[in-house]
Amino acid sequence: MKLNYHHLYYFWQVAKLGHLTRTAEALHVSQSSLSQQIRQLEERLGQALFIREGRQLHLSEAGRLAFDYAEAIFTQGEELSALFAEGGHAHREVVRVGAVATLSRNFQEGFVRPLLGRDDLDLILQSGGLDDLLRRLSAHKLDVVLSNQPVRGDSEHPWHSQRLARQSVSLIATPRLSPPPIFPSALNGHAFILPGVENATRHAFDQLCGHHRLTPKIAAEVDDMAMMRLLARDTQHIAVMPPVVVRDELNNGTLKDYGALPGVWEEFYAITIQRRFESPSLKALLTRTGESLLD
Amino acid sequence: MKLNYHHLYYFWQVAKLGHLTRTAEALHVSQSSLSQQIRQLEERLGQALFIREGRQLHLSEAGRLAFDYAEAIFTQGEELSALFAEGGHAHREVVRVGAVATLSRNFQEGFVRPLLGRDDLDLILQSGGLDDLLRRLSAHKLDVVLSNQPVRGDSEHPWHSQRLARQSVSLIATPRLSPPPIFPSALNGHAFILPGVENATRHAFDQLCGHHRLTPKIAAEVDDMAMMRLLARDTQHIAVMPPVVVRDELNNGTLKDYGALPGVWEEFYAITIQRRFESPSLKALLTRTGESLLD
DNA sequence: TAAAACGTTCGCTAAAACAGAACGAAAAGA
DNA sequence: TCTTTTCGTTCTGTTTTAGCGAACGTTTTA
Repeated sequence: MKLNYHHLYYFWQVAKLGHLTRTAEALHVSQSSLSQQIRQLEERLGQALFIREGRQLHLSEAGRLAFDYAEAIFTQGEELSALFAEGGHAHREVVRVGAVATLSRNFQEGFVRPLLGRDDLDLILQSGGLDDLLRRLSAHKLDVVLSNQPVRGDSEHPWHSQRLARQSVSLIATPRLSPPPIFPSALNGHAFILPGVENATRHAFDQLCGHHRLTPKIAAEVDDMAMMRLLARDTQHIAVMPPVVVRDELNNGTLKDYGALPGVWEEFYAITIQRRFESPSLKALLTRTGESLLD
Repeated sequence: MKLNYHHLYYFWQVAKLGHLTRTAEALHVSQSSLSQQIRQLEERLGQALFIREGRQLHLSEAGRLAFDYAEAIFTQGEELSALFAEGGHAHREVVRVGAVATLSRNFQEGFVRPLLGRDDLDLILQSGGLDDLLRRLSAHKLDVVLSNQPVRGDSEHPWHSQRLARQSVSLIATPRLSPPPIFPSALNGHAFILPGVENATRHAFDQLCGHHRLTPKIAAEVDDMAMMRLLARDTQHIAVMPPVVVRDELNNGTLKDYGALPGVWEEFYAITIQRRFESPSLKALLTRTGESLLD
């Protein structure tokens, strides 16, 4: 039982205008042709899409359902047509990267760096929440999503998570702290700036604390790494974060790295949907892993 | 220049499998037919979708673009087919309501109340952020979105906002407060629980304060009305909220209404997209306004 | 009550989708 | 290296589908 998109298109048009005759005029076909093909669609679907009342057409409940789908289907089709119509020119290669908004900017930049110099392709970089980005990935509005946590795919959402890199997470604070906070003793008595509970790094940190029976005071929970950087710089609290984020401050002495936490990592994942024809540029991006992405 | 969805379908299938012959077998058509129709599609679009290298097919950049759209289009088409295939039975009426998560539960319930008793239709009620809900509305996954602020539509997103109701906003706190906080004098010296800055009510409140040159202390900013109710009950601060939210507490004396704020309203909007055939049940919902929605 | 408007049905024609054979080029196998 | 197989393209004739116009039956309008 295959759907006839030609019939569905006519149905859509008639449902939009509400009149068979006017639609026939608009489409430059006879109304008999429209009538017949809509009837064929109804026969194939096994249900009436229109309720005929006298000489007017009303959408049935099934028709309303079909119309919603048709609308979604054909608006996208017209979008596609428009893309090809406007630019008669050849299409440039496009790589569309979604990045979870809280992800390290350094990492994002490191990931797309090989594409920055190239003027034979367009790079689109979008930020957002993970859910939102995954939805766009499924709708083929994105080619890859960068996240700090892996995502389990299923048959309906065939996502594939690949770990690109991971980096240590340190205790970072002003250099004037004395005595210097050394793990694990430092974790009692100081107040900390931590990633939010949603964050996988935070989870690892909490586990570490649990293991050593430590209950650190929490000064702030921050999702955004750029925000955390500012707080680390402008308060006296100890931030738990990857050193890379505050590389500049570490270099110029504004902040000090008091050492990495064992077993706590900030991880970076690329989430894609498997497809037969991958963009060659994207494929090249995904085969790189490790240090080159982080510096 | 109209898109031929039949051709696009064949292209999509071939692009998915990567081989013309195998696709022809799978679809039970000759490969010559496939080949011809894909070529016709390419001619109409004005660009090659496949790059022929020897005897294999690779997607061109334009092909990749077209494939993304085709995937979105035909997965929805198959969804539609499946809906009609599984339930050969007649489709029940469905009303799908999206409500901004922070909206008063009372109002949400008041809105859908006429549908609750009816067993001839299915009611789907989804919560979420406004952006997310609007996206679903545009994709015809929702029939109406309830929001506390209107949305301006444009040609691309033909949203239509209709105000359903509005209610006064009061100062609400524990009854043991003395002296009782009377507007406007009360606004200095007390700490307040306020709606978040995104909220239109908060905006009106801030304007009111600005007009009287008042700068109230803020104890908490809360987006969720249910949350605000809890805070009002469990703290000594004054909450700025519609009395309806805490009706039970007002009745049993746990909280007291210290009077409405002039010109500050909590408003409720229904956002729809204009369509020719509206669900009769939905239409009935939208013609009701005012008090009946709020009690 | 007549006329116009509108959707449906029927028989025919035009256009498309389709199949099969012939062809050529590229892999694969000997 | 020389065959054989595989695979996509092109051409021609056939089948299926879309499309048209006329006749018909309602319903609404005048």
